Amino acid sequence: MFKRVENNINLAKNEEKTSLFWDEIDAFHKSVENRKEAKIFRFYDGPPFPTGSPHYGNLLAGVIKDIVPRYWTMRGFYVERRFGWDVHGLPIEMEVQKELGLEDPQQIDEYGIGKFNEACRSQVQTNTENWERVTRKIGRWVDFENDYKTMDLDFMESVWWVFKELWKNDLIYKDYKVLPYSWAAATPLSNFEANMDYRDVEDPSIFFTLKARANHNKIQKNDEFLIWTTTPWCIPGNLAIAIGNKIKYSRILLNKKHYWIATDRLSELSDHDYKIIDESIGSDLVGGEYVPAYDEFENEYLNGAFRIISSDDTNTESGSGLVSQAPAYGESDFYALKNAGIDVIVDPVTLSGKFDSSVKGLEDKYVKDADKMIIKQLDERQLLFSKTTETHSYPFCWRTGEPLIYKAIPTWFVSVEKIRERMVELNNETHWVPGFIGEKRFSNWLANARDWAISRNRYWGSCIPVWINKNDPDDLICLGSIEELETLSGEKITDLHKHFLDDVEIEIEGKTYKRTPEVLDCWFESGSMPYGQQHYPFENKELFKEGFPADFIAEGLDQTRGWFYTLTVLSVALFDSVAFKNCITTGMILAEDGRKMSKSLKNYPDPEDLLNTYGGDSLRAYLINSPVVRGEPLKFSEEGVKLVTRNVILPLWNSYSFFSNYANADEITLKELKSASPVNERPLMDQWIISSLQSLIKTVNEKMENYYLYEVIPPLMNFIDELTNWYVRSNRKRFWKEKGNDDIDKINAFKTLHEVLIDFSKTMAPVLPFICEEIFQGLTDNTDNSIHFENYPESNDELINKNLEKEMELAKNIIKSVRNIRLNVELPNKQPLRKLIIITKDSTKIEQINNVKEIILNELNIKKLEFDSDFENWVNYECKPNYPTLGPKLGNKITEFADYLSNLNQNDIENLINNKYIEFNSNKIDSAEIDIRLTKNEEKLNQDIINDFSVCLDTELDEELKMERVSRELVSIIQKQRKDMGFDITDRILLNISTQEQFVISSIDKFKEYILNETLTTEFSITNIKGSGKVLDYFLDTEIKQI
RNA sequence: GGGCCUAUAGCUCAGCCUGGUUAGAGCGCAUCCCUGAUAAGGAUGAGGUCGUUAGUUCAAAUCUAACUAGGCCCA
Repeated sequence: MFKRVENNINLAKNEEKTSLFWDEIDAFHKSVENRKEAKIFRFYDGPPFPTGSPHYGNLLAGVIKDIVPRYWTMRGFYVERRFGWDVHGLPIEMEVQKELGLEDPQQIDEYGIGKFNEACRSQVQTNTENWERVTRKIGRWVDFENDYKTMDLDFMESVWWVFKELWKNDLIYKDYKVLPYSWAAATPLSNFEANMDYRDVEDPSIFFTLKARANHNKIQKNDEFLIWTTTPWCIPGNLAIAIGNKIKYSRILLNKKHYWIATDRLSELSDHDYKIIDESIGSDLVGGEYVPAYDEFENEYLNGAFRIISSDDTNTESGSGLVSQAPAYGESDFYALKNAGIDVIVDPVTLSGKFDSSVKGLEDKYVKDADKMIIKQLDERQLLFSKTTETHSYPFCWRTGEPLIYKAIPTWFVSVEKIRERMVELNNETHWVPGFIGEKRFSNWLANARDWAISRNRYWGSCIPVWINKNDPDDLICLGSIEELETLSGEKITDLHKHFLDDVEIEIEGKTYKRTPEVLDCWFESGSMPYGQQHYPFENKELFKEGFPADFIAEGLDQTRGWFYTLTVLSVALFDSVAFKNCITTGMILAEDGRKMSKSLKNYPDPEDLLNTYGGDSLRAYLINSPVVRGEPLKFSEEGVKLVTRNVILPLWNSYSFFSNYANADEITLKELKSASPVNERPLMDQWIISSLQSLIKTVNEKMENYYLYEVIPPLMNFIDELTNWYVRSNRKRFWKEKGNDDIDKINAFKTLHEVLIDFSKTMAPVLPFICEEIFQGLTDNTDNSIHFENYPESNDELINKNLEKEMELAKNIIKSVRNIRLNVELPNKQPLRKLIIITKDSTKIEQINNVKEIILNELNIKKLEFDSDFENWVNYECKPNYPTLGPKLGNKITEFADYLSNLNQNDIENLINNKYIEFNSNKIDSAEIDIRLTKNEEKLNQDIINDFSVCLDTELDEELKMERVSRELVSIIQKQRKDMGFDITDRILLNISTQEQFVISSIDKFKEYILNETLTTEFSITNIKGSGKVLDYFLDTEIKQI
């Protein structure tokens, strides 16, 4: 016996029940372990930061990372799914800082790095709980116990190994990097942080001059270079002047002095009386030498400083076209000097933002306060040309509220530029979905990759495993394992976090080494995850090799510069290999209003609330059917989730509950279903739905194998529509039949629906894991076997009957068209009609239609079907060239030919059809290359054209038809009554009809058996009183009672 | 400033790769039908200068270029 289920379903509650069932039988682990001996399909989980609760973007990634592994598991692969956590880095540190009330690194130092880091560690644990709960609700199967965290000792040791491999390959170096720097917090900030607080401020805006040291091309000794700046405090760090190679410069005479300025910027001098003496292109100025404003670093002249260099960043939109270059305080300055081959940097500013003692008179001054002093000093040295102030937008430290400066910070780099060509090359081996992400976006990103700054001056992270000789900063030792450190330091190492390592010193040959203080960028760890999660190469060497590169990963578009990139850099550098073979990239999920989802705006529904209303399956289906799986943005809409529920989940459920209700009512058993006929002996409808399902399975496998998830839902929806609105609806009577009357037909119907529901559930199980499981459980008699242990269906070509699918399509078209005619002639489907005429000459079509004749007649409530081949009585022809095939052949003659065709008369066309060709400009044109269309030859309401044939409905009514109509109306109202009164579908009833209408009485007399059968009436009577209700134009009442 | 993506019905999107003369679907709206599986289902209708401009072509939503607007990422 089958479990009887309600048609009303509380999706979230049912899903929770299914989850409990999975817990009970340990379904997830078993589904994986069942395939232990099978071939490995390696999936890498991209590690999220466990801050707060997961948002829709995380859920989406989770859904995709569930669907694909479930699919490949069912396809017979061993698919390990370990959850990954990216637990290091700024987000966690910030959360903890906030909680502990620590504002900046100094306060962290005072609080104690050890205590701080331990606080970070426990914060991670708290946050992961939310994730587990929501992950369960979306039905993602992933291993939280055997997870990996980037703070695990094993993981961190592998990170060291990765670092050392790079080191050995000469891909690690140390250099300065100009970063946004908060002197108040004594820490560099990320660009992201620097963007958080821009304010409009008033700063000095000055023009100052630097004197030429010697003649150079058109430059004369003592000429003055006119330079504009809004940050005078950078002038002591000045080491060069940048010009634009292609910019034109003028040498002018003003107040008896000679100045250089960009010709386009002469407008700056409109208040002055000047004369242009000479002109030069920028490139000819390059190499010119000048006397610095401050002589403290004059020695650097010997190292190439105080020259004019060129920079692409120079423009003539403001200033003078000559730009002061202080490499310690500007990123573009830094690179401009590098490109000019000047490897010099001076930085008289301390980490607290004050000048050190190297610049006379500025000692201990905050840089911003020093501005005034510097302007005064320039004036004294006769280098100040003019001064005003200017309001502009300037970044501030979001925590301390003090202005940021840019400052060169010693930083560790990976030489990505050395391997970028190889990365681009290898990237072609990865299959990207959608393709443009990999072929365009990611490929471009790789081609323009810059060396990667991997160190952070922070606390909670993996440590850079480099120890520095206390007496010789160039003497470095890189370690790659705990063992190495233990051997060299003689200490037992149990943890690799900063607070455990900072005091661990190494002594070799009397030299003492101390660790460099920086930690690694947490992105470095994300890219190390293939090795870290396996503790490679310290353990699992074989396991790792079997599963590298990954078969599949999935993340959002933003990871092109994040995880996708870091994985690629490290795998190419270490193994000369891609890190993943298939990658699904998702777009951004926006709020319904098209803006970013924002907690403060509350412009999106809470994910957990939504899951509690519609369930995980609905959300899954909605997400993977959306543009987001094609890498485009999705405007998330709750209404959309509701629609998917309505169009996919509920109809599927209803088909199942239909089966379960009637199977129950009839006490059908699994054993009985075994007595069904072989498929090819079942009714056409059964063969057809099975064929459709097999075709669907074929399509879904193709799409899934290629990771085109977004092409799975549309054919699925189409099938659900065919199943519910076509197969079930038009076969209801077969399920409904009394036992003992054509039992095999009924068993066949049940068997077919049973088979289809099971196979369909298996097909959809990866996408809709909950509802498919429930249906599977309800339809089978096993107790501890999950649908997700099953093998995925593969299409059986023998069951696919394309002809039958075509015939059914034909039937559907005819039915649709005739229903439309009934609407026009106002004869509802309940009114039986004598005949339907099909007008066609095509013998194949006649045969096809004849095959599905019964279906058409039943569905349309028509007694018989006739064919008529006398076209002239019904239709006219119209001809047009078939453009796709004839266009290329006829070229520009096609317009002429179209004219020619439109002027043909009916006889000509008749001949064309019979001859199968036509002459045009001495060309023989095949009739297959001409589109012949039909039109009605007179306007008849009861006729319709369907492509190349026509249908006509006989609308004549006779007494008998009218009586039958009455009987149908009666059945309809009695059924409604049964339902309203809450009778069970199997309840037998007593029926009394009160009426004095003679026509009704005759109708009942004639169709009594039909009426009683349909309504399960076992006792029937007619009472001769006038009814108060009305059916059609007749007064009558029906009264029913349960027996 | 650069790279990539997007622009089609009131709304959400197919179609574009591979050009073909009637541009589709869902929601919403209007009218109607059906209902003993269905928080349903079905039918009909209104609703489009396919972002703009130019080009290629017998033929452009589709290919090319420029532009405009929006998004993501990077400077």
